[in-house]
Amino acid sequence: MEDYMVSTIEKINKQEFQNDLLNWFKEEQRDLPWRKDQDPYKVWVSEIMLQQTRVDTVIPYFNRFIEKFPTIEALADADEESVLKAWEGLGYYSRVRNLQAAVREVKENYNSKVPNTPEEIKSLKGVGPYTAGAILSIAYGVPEPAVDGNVMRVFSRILTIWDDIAKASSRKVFEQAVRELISHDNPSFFNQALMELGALICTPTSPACLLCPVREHCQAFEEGVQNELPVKTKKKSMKHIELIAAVLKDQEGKYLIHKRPSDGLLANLWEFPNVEKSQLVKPKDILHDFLKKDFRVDIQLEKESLTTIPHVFSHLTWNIDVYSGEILGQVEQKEDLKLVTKEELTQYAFPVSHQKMWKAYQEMVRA
DNA sequence: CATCCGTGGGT
DNA sequence: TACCCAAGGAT
Repeated sequence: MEDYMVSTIEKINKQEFQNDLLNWFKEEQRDLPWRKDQDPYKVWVSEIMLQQTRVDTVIPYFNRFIEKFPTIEALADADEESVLKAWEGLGYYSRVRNLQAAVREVKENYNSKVPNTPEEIKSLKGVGPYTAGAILSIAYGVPEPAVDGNVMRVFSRILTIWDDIAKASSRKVFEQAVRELISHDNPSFFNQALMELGALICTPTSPACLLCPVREHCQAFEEGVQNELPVKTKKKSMKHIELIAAVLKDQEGKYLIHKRPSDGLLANLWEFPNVEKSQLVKPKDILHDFLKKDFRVDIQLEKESLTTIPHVFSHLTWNIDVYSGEILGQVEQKEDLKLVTKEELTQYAFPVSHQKMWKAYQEMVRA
């Protein structure tokens, strides 16, 4: 632990801090679907969904997911296709592929019981230090830290910790602080309360210090520096990619879709055929050659693109010029290349960018 | 350790 | 508008 922190953490009256935090949480905690019981599987699913994702976004996904896959066994036995479909639109799709792989391991090697030791649970795919601590504390009452962005923000203020929370190495500083202050009577509520406080009171901008249950323990408030914390360095700017895509229909009215590779961006999701734009070659010629060379498909495109779809990811942006066209002759379908009806399209998981494309295409057709 | 990996909402 | 952000993990 950093030397300067030793002095700040000693200022905390541990018992009073725990009482103030826990009493506030018992009164003010939100009524969330994953708080109805402590089923380790449901806690697990909720924690994976909540990674980098807002509570309001997760709620409907969680309810649908648990209804469709209510148990470890149900998720382990499901087709990956249907699991990805249930995650469609939630983002960070490797989360759900790792979740299903981990659930299958729990079914095979742990008799379908989520393990309850740090070593075992951290060995599961997609379960890192935060999620391990969250499941252990919330589902099993084990006093392990669950340090997420909320906890780092809250503790950086309470203890005036000036480490850069954008650096991976900072997490252990906060874990150590949590280990010293966590309630051993109720680790579950302690960890959840820290996150709830970060979400409702100790917010990134304009924290509601006058409503804060632990204001009297907060050294940043005492010094008037709560708006200077946490320290977080900025990330670098994004990359821009220009794409050309085509919604292609065959003589039977079926649409051509392609399954993306099993790694990288939007892995294993379906898409309309698309290729990166070039400065040298005309868009329609690129598309025509791409469909022929990669998929052995002959096409006839409409003259002009229907629209351009802008789509912003966390680390890059796409601008997709969308064309429509017809397929000439036959298509050799494969695992990753299919012709499907408009109705069948709804069974496949698409990234939001391609959902936008499809919507724009349909509006053009209707007009 | 830095980068990759989605999306929608807030300011 | 252009950022910033949200219950992170894998590589």
